[in-house]
Amino acid sequence: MDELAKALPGKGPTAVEIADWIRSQIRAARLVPGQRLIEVDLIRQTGGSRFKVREALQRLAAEDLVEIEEFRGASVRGASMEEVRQLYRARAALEGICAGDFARLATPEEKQRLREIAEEMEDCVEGGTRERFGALNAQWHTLIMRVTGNEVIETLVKRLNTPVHHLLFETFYRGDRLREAVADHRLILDAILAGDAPRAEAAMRQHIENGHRFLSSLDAAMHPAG
Amino acid sequence: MDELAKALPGKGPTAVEIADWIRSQIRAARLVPGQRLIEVDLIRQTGGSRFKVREALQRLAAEDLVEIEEFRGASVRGASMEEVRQLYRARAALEGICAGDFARLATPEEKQRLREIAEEMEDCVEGGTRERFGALNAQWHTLIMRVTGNEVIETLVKRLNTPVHHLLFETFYRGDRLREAVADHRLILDAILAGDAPRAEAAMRQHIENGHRFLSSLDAAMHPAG
DNA sequence: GCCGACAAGATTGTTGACAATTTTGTCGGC
DNA sequence: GCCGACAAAATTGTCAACAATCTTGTCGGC
Repeated sequence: MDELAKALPGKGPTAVEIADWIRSQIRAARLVPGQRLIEVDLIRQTGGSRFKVREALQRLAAEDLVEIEEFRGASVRGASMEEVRQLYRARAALEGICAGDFARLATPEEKQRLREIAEEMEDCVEGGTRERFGALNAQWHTLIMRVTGNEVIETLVKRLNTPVHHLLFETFYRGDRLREAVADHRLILDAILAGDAPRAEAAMRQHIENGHRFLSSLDAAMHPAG
Repeated sequence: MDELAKALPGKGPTAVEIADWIRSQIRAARLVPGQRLIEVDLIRQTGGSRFKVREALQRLAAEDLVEIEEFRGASVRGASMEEVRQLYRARAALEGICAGDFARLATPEEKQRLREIAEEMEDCVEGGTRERFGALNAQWHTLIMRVTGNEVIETLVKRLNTPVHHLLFETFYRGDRLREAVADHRLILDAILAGDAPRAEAAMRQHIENGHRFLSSLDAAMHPAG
């Protein structure tokens, strides 16, 4: 069904491909924090050899996405709310500086493209699906990071996002939060179109802080006494 | 000599320990970019089994510190000047935000500690060794990142620094650059003591940009024709 | 002397089997 | 019914041997 059925004739999937597959499963919340990753199951699901599966798990452990305990194997590592706070703070710093660079350096065509995506997202608030909104949102943030050609930051942000990605689709993209995000985007876009780098940076940071605050409030609602 | 002679009785070093050892060798420039990491040599030097050595290499590959090619094994990955630029840009964003947080949130005692380290560094410019200066510099930057308890950022910055760490000791901590760094630190400290978060952040970014500029000029001098 | 083909050696990739440990299931005592 | 001890199963850790590939050295032709 959802196996990584590599149609490649002779060879099975490589360790990197297996790691990507596991990562995607985590992002899609088909693997949840705390869940143990049994090697045999992964071998069946991916078609890789045990050796490659173990290599893949080592890579994911280096990313702090899974935890490996002696004789207990790998399990999906969940981020505490404190860690989520730190993740978002780092994202605010990184994406903030990119937003400033974008305002300073982007061509008119790139700015126009950013506006187009933003407008499509606005339409999406009422009529569209959450999946569509999420995809557009990812495009929007990625475009801003790409303009200065900084793949390092892009990679870091993607990695920072992985542990909370499933939360976004489960709880994030709904109701008022969508409208709030769209409003944030408009503020950022205005600053960018005006070529005002500091304001663009501040608005981006605020946007990401808002996202974190929303997530925190949801968590507080779910664990009221704890 | 410099082997990882684990005195632990029965067990050899774990994969994480081997990875740490290799990382330290890279930081100390005993392993240089492009150099191939032969498994047998690593086994001899670390005392680990081949299996664990391979696990360690996978972890380092996940960190983008080494490159693994099919049937050619692992080799130390060197960062291009373009990548170094991106690394420093990311550092500027992350450490900048920490400097601002420090100015806002640090206790008087922590600020005092920061001043003490800065003063010791100033003494070190004339009389001290480069090693001492480097150690103090690391303490100084770490202290600023630690105050908000953001281990995520601290880990990221450390990782970003690894590929250029050896350059610092070979070329960086000498002559005018030391004086320049000390002057930068003073500007940052002044802003922090004044509780001026935006100025502290801007000064920190400038400090890191200066470091990058110096590194670039050295590189340009070494590769004049390009 | 230079160049390509070939062989020998070195190095990495893969597999399977076995050991160590944890987890699960069962049974008897209370 | 609950709890501990014990055994069986499941799972992971480790190792050694072999296969696949790359690298190096050598030889012959020109």
